[in-house]
Amino acid sequence: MAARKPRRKQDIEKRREEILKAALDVFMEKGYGTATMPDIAQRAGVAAGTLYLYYPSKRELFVAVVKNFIVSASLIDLLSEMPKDDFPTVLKSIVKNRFDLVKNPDFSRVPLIMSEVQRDPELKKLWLKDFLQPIMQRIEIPVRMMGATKKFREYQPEVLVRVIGGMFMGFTLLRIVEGDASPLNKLDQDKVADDIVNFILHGVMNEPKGGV
Amino acid sequence: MAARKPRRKQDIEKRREEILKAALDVFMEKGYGTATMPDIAQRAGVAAGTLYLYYPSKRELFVAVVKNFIVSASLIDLLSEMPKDDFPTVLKSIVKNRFDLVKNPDFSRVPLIMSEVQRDPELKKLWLKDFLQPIMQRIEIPVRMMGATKKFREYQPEVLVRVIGGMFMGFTLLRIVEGDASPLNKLDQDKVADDIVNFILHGVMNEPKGGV
Amino acid sequence: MAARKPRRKQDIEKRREEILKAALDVFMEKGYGTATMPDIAQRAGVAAGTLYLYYPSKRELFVAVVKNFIVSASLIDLLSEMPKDDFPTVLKSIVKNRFDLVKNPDFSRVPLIMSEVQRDPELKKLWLKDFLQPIMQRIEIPVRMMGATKKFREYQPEVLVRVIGGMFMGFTLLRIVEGDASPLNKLDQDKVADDIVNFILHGVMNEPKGGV
Amino acid sequence: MAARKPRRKQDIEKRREEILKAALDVFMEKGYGTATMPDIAQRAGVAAGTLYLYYPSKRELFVAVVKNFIVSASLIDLLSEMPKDDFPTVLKSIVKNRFDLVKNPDFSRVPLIMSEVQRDPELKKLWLKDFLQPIMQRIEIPVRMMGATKKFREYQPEVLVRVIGGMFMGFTLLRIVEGDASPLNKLDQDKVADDIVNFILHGVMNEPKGGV
DNA sequence: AATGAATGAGCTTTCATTCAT
DNA sequence: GATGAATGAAAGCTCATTCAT
Repeated sequence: MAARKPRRKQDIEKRREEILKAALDVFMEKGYGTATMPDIAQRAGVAAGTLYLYYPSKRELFVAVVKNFIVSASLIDLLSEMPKDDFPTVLKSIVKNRFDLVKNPDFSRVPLIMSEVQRDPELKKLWLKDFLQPIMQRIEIPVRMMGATKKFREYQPEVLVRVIGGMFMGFTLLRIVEGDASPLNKLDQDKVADDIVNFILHGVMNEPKGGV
Repeated sequence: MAARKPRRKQDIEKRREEILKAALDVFMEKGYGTATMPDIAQRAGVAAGTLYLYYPSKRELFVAVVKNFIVSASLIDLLSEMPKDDFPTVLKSIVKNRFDLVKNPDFSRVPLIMSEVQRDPELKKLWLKDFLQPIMQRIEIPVRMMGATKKFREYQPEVLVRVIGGMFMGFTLLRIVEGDASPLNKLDQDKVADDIVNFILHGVMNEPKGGV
Repeated sequence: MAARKPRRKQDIEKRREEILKAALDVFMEKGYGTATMPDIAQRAGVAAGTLYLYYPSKRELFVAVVKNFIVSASLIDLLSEMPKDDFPTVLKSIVKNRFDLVKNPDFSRVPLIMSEVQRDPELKKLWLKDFLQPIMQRIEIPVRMMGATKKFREYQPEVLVRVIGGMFMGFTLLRIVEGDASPLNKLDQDKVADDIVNFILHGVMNEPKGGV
Repeated sequence: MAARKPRRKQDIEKRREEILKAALDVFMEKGYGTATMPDIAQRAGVAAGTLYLYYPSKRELFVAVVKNFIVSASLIDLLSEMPKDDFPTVLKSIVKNRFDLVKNPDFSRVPLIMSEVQRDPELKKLWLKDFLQPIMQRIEIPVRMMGATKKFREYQPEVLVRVIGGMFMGFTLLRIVEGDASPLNKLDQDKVADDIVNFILHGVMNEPKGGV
């Protein structure tokens, strides 16, 4: 009812972030069209009118949310410190230690936000350029390095990047959608990771001793 | 004040379908919350009020759209005639001949509709049970058969199903999102398919033991 | 669903009455603005469109209902056979035998319909002229006859008519509104009638022995 | 898009009342079903949306109107200061000085609002309990006192209360309905009051000299 | 800067009315 | 004559946005 928290300059940025976070939550939860500014205001703990001091419209707020999501989503970091070890070791490390993407609050939001993004040409372009392509590029580095070695089969890098990237994406999507109903929940997660790693390394075929 | 298109009894079912189709289009295009009944009516070529002769509310119309999508999506058919050939041959056939999912108007809608579905508990359950699980089960059949043969590596079937299924899903999702910007468009599609098939069969590693 | 009851000329009048009766019911139950043509059609057992074969609009149907109510309401009959007995006897007879107005389905509807009537100048005039005034006039006859006799006190007939008429009206209204909650329900109805008659005849004062 | 009349905190209650008053007027004038929120808004001098800041729905607004009417209707006050004089004097005073109920804007609304109230079980109960019964009880006090005196005839109090109360109610109703057409308008209002008082005191019969 | 009452466009929904069957 | 699908104006209501406080 009364004015809350008069702020120093620094605090204003903080409030901007609170609003952004609240907006992300609400947009994810309800979808762009169903989310309301009062919803968001309440979640952010401010009055509805206050939102307009920070963002000129619902649309702009949404755009800001998506942009912020793109830059802040920690997905890229997941792949950031690709160590210098040999590929199987690195892969195992990634899958075992960081492939808890389902629990990563950012990642699990991707499918919810993505469909809204697809509907806005500007956001769609942004999403592709600043989110998807960076991830692809990050994957492309080791993939290309692999291509230079006899140890690995020869694939067109553009394809391999998308096959492996898509695999992670789709696998995670499935876990999200299946949720508690997923039979994966009952398995030893270490063995799940082993299977994933082995599939990437060797595929489904048992190589006959002594060559194809 | 005026009546325009009264119909014969037989046409009523047809009109119901027209509305359903128009609604699918609009819901996909704008999202549930942003789509409006006048939008849908116009697309269906009827008056707004007419929608309510067929579906009691916007919500119910959406539910009907999703249910209809689930049963009519031809995705399952993509895998229907799993021939009795050996697995690599079958796989190649599927990927080459039917893996045009991106162009399948149903499939390319999945990511758009899915996020809305996730927000409705009833639809979420339905989606899982009547859409996703049937697809998974279809994939599971050959996967389990493979598991019984020495020719294939041993994986936990639940994992393998989701890894391969997710791969297709994620790969397709990427193509949709990348759209015209995808570098895959410039490649020979046959070779793309070959790479996918080979990746599934053999993974990335070149088997060292005495052979190519 | 299919055409019902094709009719001979005579039956058409019957259907007109069915519709009128259904409309009366629904208008009373819901009020003019809240009642709907589909409501009425369903109650009458006909299709909505059929109503318009008999009455050109909802308004006209309502007017017809009110007019029909006015002429058919049996209220006037309650006072019809005013016998030639002396007044107290006649009054007792009326109150005891016919003052079950509460249970008279027409009378108990009066207050519900009256307010709607008040809102339509044409109906208001009609109601006054064809309903209320005839009742008043019927009461006025014995009242004026009384005025000619020494046995009765001298009142201005216009006043007396309205006092007695209003008394019946208001008393009945109260019974309707109080419904089951009325303490009158627990009393001997014969004694209730006696009290009413005595009140009309003698008022509340006990005449001092030996005259005024 | 524009804001017109923001208010100081103190004015908010005032506005609530303005809306309530406008709503009463419109509901009376048109009936619940026919009255519209835009109607009411216009009458109150606010935008339609503003109504919903004060009352969550048309129904709730109507309920508030009725409740407010019940508590604010000054009918009870009409009977409030029952002086200690003897009954005939008191009665004369009431009828002559305060029986201008027709011109009492509250009372003349009773019949219009009552029928709508009858259709809502909750309001019906409220109306009975908080409006009608208090009035009855107020009348019951002198009536019971009368019963204890030899000066008055013995009636069952429940009956007498309703006969007299109903008489006032019905008489007034008639005046409202007859409006300008009432012949009472041409009479000396003092003499009208005299007749009413005398009727209540002595009824229609001329008591024979020398007792009952 | 922050508030939240006010606005009114536009949404979902209803329903009086029409008319091809 | 009867039907009921179709219409579209208009209702109740929501909510993005504004602005006096």
